[in-house]
Amino acid sequence: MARKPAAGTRERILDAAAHLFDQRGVHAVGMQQIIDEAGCGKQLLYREFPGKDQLVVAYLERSAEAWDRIVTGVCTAVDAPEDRLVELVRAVQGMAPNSRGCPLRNTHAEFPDPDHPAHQVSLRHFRRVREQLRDLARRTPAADPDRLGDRIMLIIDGVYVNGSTLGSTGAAEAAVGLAGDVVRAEIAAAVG
Amino acid sequence: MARKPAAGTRERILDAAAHLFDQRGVHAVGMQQIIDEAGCGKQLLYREFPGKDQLVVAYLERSAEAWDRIVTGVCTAVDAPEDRLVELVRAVQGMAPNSRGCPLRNTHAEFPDPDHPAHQVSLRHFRRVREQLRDLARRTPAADPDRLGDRIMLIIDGVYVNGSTLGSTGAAEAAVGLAGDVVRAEIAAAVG
DNA sequence: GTCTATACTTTGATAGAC
DNA sequence: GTCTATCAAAGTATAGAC
Repeated sequence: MARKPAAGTRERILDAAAHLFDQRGVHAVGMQQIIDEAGCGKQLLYREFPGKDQLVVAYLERSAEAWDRIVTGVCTAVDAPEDRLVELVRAVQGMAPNSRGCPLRNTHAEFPDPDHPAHQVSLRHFRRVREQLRDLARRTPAADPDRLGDRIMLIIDGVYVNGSTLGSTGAAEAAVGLAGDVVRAEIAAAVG
Repeated sequence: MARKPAAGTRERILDAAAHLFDQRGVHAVGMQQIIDEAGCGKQLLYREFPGKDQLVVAYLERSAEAWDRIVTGVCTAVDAPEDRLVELVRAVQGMAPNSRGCPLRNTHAEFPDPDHPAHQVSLRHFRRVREQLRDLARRTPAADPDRLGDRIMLIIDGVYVNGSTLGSTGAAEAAVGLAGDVVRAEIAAAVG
């Protein structure tokens, strides 16, 4: 375990792969293109990643980490749990229009085989996000926190999908308002 | 135009293709598998569909027609425009858990190249659905019908994506309630 | 010795011919 | 309905640069 050929090699390859995957999808990108983009040799790539599957899994895990960074960013910027949920929707609504959609969702659609590692990793991510959002909702005085968390997840998925395909319509902007309405309604249901 | 080898040939091939595409995704299904499933010769398939691209396009158009059938079904079953919107959400929420998600959305994710016909056909469908829902919303006394239509579309996409991956959670069921809340809120905004 | 660049092998899919 | 040409992509091995 003492040998590390070059410190940032793995990250550089992953950068190149992620860029291409985000842009054109996984199936459409060949290993050679990633090698060209990374400016490395074939040997090095296959030393870091035994196969394309492992590379895709690493890409998904990195995308999941990017999501976590958004969550922690929102949580440090905003204190009130009910505001955090709305801000998460706002964050996604801001990125969606210039993206091709959620990397995890897109890759999940590209690998429908339940036995494929990419399918499993993305599915695990979805479950984890659901728990994240439910946890956040539990810190609000909502009548049914789980339902609130799930509704926010539904809105986030809807905004991501819609924004990335239909672009920044007035509709996508209204999603933040929708999330606010949903949060208020759940809290009002607890009080009333 | 006089020769039609067998009346239902095209439909039978399309049935087989749609079944396999829905189940395993487009990329994962080879032409040979479709031929086997349809029980026809290769010649016949390539006479009806010059290539896989055309077959995929036909599959997408048929999926879009299936959506239209759902819309007209709801519209004949329910008269009030505001109820129609909610019932559409309920219809999707009912199909999502046992599906692999929206065929149009999945195929769209499988063909990120904007020049690919499959990409264009699915994108056109999304725009058309947006107009459908806005038209429906315009028949309600909503304050901002376009926004209402777009919000319903957002909920539909969210329910479809969530239900197909996470299964039938209490969350997916709550989507119908969410849609109802959204419709009522928009109408209340017009009155108030 | 470690990395790059290239040639080769194998696999699987489209598409056409018979 | 089988058989074949063609092509693209995943890996593997090998030759060569610093």
